[in-house]
Amino acid sequence: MTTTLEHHHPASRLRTVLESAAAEDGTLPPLDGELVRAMALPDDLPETLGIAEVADLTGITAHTLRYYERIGLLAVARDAAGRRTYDRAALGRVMFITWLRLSGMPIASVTRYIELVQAGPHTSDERLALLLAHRAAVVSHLRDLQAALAVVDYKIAAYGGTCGS
Amino acid sequence: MTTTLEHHHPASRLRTVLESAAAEDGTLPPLDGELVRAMALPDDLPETLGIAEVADLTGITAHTLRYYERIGLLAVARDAAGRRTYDRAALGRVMFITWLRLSGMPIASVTRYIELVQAGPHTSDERLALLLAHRAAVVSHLRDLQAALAVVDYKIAAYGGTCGS
DNA sequence: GTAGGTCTTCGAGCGCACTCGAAGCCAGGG
DNA sequence: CCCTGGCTTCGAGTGCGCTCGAAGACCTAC
Repeated sequence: MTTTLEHHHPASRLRTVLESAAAEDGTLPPLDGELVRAMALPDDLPETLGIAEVADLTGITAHTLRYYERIGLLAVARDAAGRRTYDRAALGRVMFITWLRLSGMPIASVTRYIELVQAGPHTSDERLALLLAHRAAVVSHLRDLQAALAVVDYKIAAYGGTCGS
Repeated sequence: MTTTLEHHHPASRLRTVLESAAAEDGTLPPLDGELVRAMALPDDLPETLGIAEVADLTGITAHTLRYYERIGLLAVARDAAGRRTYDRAALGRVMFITWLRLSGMPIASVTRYIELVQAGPHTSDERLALLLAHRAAVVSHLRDLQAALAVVDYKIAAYGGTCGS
């Protein structure tokens, strides 16, 4: 019990590729690596981007991007004037973080993961374990949602009949 | 997932939903144990239950049940001593609320729905609209989750290779 | 009669994830 | 030269959904 649908908006940008590949009924075809790579990045990006551009691309507000950086979730380079400059790798990190957040991973866990990446390749076991554990949580959540959706559908179908609750 | 809605009362439907959902994948973290209890109602229920029994059956804590009542989400009868007594209908309401919450509906919307039910049958149009809107939100959330899962899976599969983020 | 457990109310506190606002710096245009 | 507009920092505020604790009522067992 703790699912909020309210911040969908970050997903919207990232999801455009998926939507173009989605079937009419809203079901999503199973994603393979190619599709994931396809939604990764447009090719005509400048070398570095400002915070507003990243915000625009990812759907994460500039405020939130700064917040992420403040809590140590994200390191970003600066230009001579002290402004944040996101290169391609940084943008990729933002997008990956967004996916993790979107899949319901708590910020603390995302931070942990990022720390492990920073720490070097010898942490790959723990990283993988973290991802696998999270995967199980996501699958479980998916299952809950599908069940709940079935209940809602049942209720919808029951309209016209009596509906005590 | 959606099909053949029998004209039985919700509890039996919930059980079948659980079974079909549980058959899909083996893993279930602790939160899902509570979910299971929420769905699998024993048939030999007493006429009325105390708050602890409802908490036990639904996985909602007594504290939260009282909270729900405080905010007007749930009306519950009392016995002579002032204790809450949940009859079968009340239990059904608790379970339905649980499903709505689980599907990510904000408490405010659940409250609105319950108010509409209370208001009488002439509100069924608005109720249905609310449910349909919520259904769309759930489907959208499901799609996000599936996409995010694919990204995570992609990352998992990429382990052993280089993983920049 | 008293100890223990379960219930009651009420209000306050917490954790998470933002979200906002104020005050100031800095580059470019008119 | 100054104005505008976007960036910076920092701290504080917001909203949601619980979650907890204190103080007291009441039933049951011993």
